[in-house]
Amino acid sequence: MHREHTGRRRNEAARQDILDAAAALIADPAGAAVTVDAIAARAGVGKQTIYRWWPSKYAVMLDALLERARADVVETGDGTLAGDLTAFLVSSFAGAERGRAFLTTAAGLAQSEPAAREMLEQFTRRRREALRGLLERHGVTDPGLLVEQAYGVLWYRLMLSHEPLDRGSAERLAVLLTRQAVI
Amino acid sequence: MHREHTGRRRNEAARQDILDAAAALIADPAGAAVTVDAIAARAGVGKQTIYRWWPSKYAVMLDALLERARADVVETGDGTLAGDLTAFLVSSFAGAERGRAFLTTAAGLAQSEPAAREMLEQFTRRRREALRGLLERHGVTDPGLLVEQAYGVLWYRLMLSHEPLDRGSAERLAVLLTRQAVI
Amino acid sequence: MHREHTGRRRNEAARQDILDAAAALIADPAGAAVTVDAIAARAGVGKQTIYRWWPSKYAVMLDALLERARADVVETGDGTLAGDLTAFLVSSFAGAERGRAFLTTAAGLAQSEPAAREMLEQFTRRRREALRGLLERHGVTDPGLLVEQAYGVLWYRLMLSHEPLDRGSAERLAVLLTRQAVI
Amino acid sequence: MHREHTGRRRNEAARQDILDAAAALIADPAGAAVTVDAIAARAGVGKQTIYRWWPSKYAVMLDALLERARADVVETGDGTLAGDLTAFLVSSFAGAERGRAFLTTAAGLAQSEPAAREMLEQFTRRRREALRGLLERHGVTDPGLLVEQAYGVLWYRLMLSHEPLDRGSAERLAVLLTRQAVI
DNA sequence: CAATAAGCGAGACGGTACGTCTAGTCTTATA
DNA sequence: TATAAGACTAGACGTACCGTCTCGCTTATTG
Repeated sequence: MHREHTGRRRNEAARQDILDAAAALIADPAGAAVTVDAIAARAGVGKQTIYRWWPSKYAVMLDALLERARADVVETGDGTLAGDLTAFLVSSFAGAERGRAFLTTAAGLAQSEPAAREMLEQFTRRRREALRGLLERHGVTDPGLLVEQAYGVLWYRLMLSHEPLDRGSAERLAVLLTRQAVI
Repeated sequence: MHREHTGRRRNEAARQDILDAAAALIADPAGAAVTVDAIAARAGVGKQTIYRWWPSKYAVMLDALLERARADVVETGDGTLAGDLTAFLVSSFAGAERGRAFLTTAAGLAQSEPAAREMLEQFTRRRREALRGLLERHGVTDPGLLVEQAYGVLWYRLMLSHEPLDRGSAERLAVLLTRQAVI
Repeated sequence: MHREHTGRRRNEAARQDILDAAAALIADPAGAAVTVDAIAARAGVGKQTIYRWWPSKYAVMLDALLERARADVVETGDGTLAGDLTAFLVSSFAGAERGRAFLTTAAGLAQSEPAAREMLEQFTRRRREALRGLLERHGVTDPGLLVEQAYGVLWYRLMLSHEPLDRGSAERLAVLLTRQAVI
Repeated sequence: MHREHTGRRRNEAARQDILDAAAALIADPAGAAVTVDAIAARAGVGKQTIYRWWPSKYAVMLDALLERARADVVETGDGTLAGDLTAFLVSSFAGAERGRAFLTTAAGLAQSEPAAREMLEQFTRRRREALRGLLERHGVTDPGLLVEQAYGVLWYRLMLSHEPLDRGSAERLAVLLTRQAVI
């Protein structure tokens, strides 16, 4: 690993290396411990460089986490409620499945770290609003609980039952929610 | 603090003291650190007595947590699907709201601690089976996703949106899920 | 391992098993830790049976140690000073070499345990007196330092230089001490 | 207690503070337990700093011990064998008498702790070599057993007979050993 | 012969220390 | 002046061991 020094300006490459290292450790299938020393070593960076720019280990982890989860998943279907909802859920489930390690780690942190909680709340609120917008465009009245049902299943599987977020489940859920919706 | 020795049998009083101490520290408003030494000291117990019966600090915490949440919530309603489901959800929401701090702490732990994960999974599985049993008794076919939606909303509010688990929401959710049900 | 109960009288077989187990652990070439649990397990005895009869682990060890080292080593030679001294030292060296593990353990304990110190002092005093008697029988005047030189070499090799206590050294030492002796 | 940080180089002041703290605890007349936590606390040091540089508690204790006994005792006499040997032994006996508590503690440890044994062996070997050098400079052939007798008497009195290491004994021992010597 | 007394094997317990691990701070030397 | 390196303080973790305690059993002794 080689990286040019940048003298007295913040070294952007080092910042990226740190986030990459943190992300790699979080997603490590062997379950490597996410320690500051490990992040620093993997990034080829001194610990001080981490603490110069982030206030704590959790801040680094969250930063890495959110960077990964930012990819927006909204897809559109055939223009019917059932079709659009199915497309949305299928793509959401697939994205969550891909980012499983990141999302569960972030949500775990958020239960004890106020900073993490706030960032995650903002992240999930944006997602809820996307789904709520979709439902309202189709004329669904009072879509609040419906949104919670959809994301509830998604997160419940991520964090508690650890069941897979497969395409079939997304499609069946879309059917049920469509049946329930009042237009 | 005095406690009778029980010789070569496990000392049930010590077990209870340990769980009480752990719960007290977790719920401590002053934010005392939940350390094994602190639990042992508060329970008047040697550390080894903790590690003899639990594999890690997190196992103790979860055990304490779940004991608090164990108050079983299965209430029955008027014998109709809508009535029984409403009664179940209202009581579940109320219980979860009361044990909010415990449940979120437990679920947070479970995201990083395998031991905690396993115990929580067992806990939630029992709850799911209770609800699934209720639905099956009313002839609902394929109740899996209904169960996940119910608990999904509950945990989503606990951990991510932090909205209250009030009676009104439980009642409205029961109505919606009844509408989804295929008999 | 089976051993008859003896009812309300002390079980002599258990006492012996305990001392044997302690001795075996002390002499273990693999360097097994001499713990009370290990002694009890190896003797097939409850820990309480040990503590009923000895006040501490060190008391047990010392008891086992002294039992082993009691074999008296005084041999006689051809009746000349040189011959008798040689015989005495050769047999002393051989005995110390055989009981090396016991003697060093006992002397190590004695540096910190007053009880061990006292017992060892008594043990070594008897040995010194045996050698002093031999020398006096041969008309050596003022044999005090000579005795210390002989046992000094023996214990120095046991505890500090860890050199072997071989027959050749004993013989050469006897020659030197004879040369030095004033009759 | 204040101590400058030294960045990425070993902090020599911390090393000295640790050895001082260990020595103080060993010599404590109140019989304070020599624990690593106590050493660390008294030295104002984290435990890790101790374990970074010494493999075990006993290594620290021995290091502290030997540092105290390192005052080199080689004195020269009048240039004759008898004179130089007398000077050497008198000064060695006096030093050993002063460091009695340290030396017996160290030797006691060394009987059960391999790390301690190794360091003490190195320490005593250096002493033996000093005396052997002195004897060889005076043309003594095969001085091995003479050296062992000298240090044998010294340690025997320290550890087993607990007799004083007075000047008179040193002088008489020098005479006897001179008488033994073959030139 | 029943009742009692004590020794025994087992093993949980309170306590204390060990040696390891990690977070976050600090200093040096380099670029 | 930012950085890599890595030593440092602080303190929790999980393990090992000591000496105490109780249980349930067995065998002698006593009444």
